[in-house]
Amino acid sequence: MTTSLEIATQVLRDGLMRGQFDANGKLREQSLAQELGISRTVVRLALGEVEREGLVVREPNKGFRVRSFTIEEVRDAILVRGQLEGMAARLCAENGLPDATISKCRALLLQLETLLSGGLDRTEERIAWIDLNATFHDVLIEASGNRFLAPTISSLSKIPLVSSRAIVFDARDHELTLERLTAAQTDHRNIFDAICQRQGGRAEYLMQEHARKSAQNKRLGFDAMRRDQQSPALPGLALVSNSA
Amino acid sequence: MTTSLEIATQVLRDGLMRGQFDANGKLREQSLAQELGISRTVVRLALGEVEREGLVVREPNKGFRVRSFTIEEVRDAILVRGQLEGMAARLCAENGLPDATISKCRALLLQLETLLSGGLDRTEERIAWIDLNATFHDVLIEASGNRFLAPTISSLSKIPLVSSRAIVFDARDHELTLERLTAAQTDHRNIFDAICQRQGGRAEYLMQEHARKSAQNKRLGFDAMRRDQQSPALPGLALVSNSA
DNA sequence: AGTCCCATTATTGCATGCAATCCTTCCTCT
DNA sequence: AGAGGAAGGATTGCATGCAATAATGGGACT
Repeated sequence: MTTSLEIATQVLRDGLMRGQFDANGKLREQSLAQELGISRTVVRLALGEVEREGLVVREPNKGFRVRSFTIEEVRDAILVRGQLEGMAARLCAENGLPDATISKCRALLLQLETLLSGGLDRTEERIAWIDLNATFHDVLIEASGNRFLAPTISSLSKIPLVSSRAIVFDARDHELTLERLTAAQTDHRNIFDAICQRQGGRAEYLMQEHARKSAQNKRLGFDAMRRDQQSPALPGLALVSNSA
Repeated sequence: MTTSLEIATQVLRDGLMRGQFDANGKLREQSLAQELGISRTVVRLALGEVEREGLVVREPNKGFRVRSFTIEEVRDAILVRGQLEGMAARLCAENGLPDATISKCRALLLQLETLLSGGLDRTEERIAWIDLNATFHDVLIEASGNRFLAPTISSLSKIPLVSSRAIVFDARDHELTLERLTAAQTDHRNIFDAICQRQGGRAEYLMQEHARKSAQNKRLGFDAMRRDQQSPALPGLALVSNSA
């Protein structure tokens, strides 16, 4: 993260993920350059980056526009992620996990459980839960042994709400959130169990189901949001912690 | 394809896919700019594009290097593609295909069969077979209804030998090639049958198996190539038709 | 001879400037 | 009044130039 380009790209990405630009709005290179204190050349390079990630679209000779995602698109992307994470889980089961990975998973599951039973009242605890959860997923993807699962899933995760880090904490109904996270935790346990018992099909299916629930939760969160405050499409609902 | 950037990107991409740059070699912006008759600025933008596609890697302050892929990486990518195409086939089965799509698939399968039974002696016939085959795959991906399958698979297909268009015609053993393509055609038939009968799991499994065979064929082709002419890694083996 | 260091060259990173294209606004004509 | 079009301004596309960093080569010292 030392070059201007990398910084500019990250700033743009963050802003887009958080919905700080109006949906479908034009992105003028000049003004972005001024805001960021850099030249148009670098802005242009950075826009190319986020274009490839799908956050903006380029119209030749007309510049870049913010891309917005419908809840259906978010759902589609989450299901694709689930399919790939399911593959990862299946491969873990088929190939078997090394002892170090098994220990690592056990530790992660334990920490997740401890945090959850604590009630997750403080923001730091929620962030910690998100981090641990994402790490659990990443460990399995890594342990699958397939070198293209991680980059492909990571590419999908650049879309708002698709990452396994994008967890909706419903401020109005904390009980409901806890219920969902408890279900997620059960999923984790079962997935890990299936992997340890070398049940590839079961591991794959459970992981897909895990993703389906996530997609469903996001739809419900989205619906609730629309009911309450007439929010538009959604470039980034991003309720909690979206970086990485 | 009207702007310099688009042209430059395509030229770079083609060159990389065909292995016209030495594996792991440095790509100097100046010389590329001269060769293409454009400015370094555009070259830099184009290199950014192909970097995101995974064909080159960037080392900060040190420029870009050609990325080469081992046969194992190619295999991994093909299996990921298979997992995603399997998902597409499953969704087709679950949701059912519209009549127009069914007719389209039938026509494609028939044309593929006709070409194959003709022996595929002429190059044009082989290219036609490749096109029809790719179209069949694309139709199912499109018909799946999931808006993120196509872009994700397309992104993987930018890697040499991973695309469903990258078919190895073994010049030494034409019979073997025909045998493999016949097996592929049987797969197509069975996949389509499974979809029509709404057998999602079967369709998914058959499609994955179809990809596994493809990966296996590429490994065999690669091994044969190494035996014969001591070729290095493989940035682009690309024996026949790799564009798109 | 081998190694370390410094100077020179080559290359990248970034900013600026100019031409081409698009968008806006206002005027004209029906 | 509305539609069409032209002129001006705004914005993008591309090229060039300069500063910063890395690669290279030669010389001195061990």
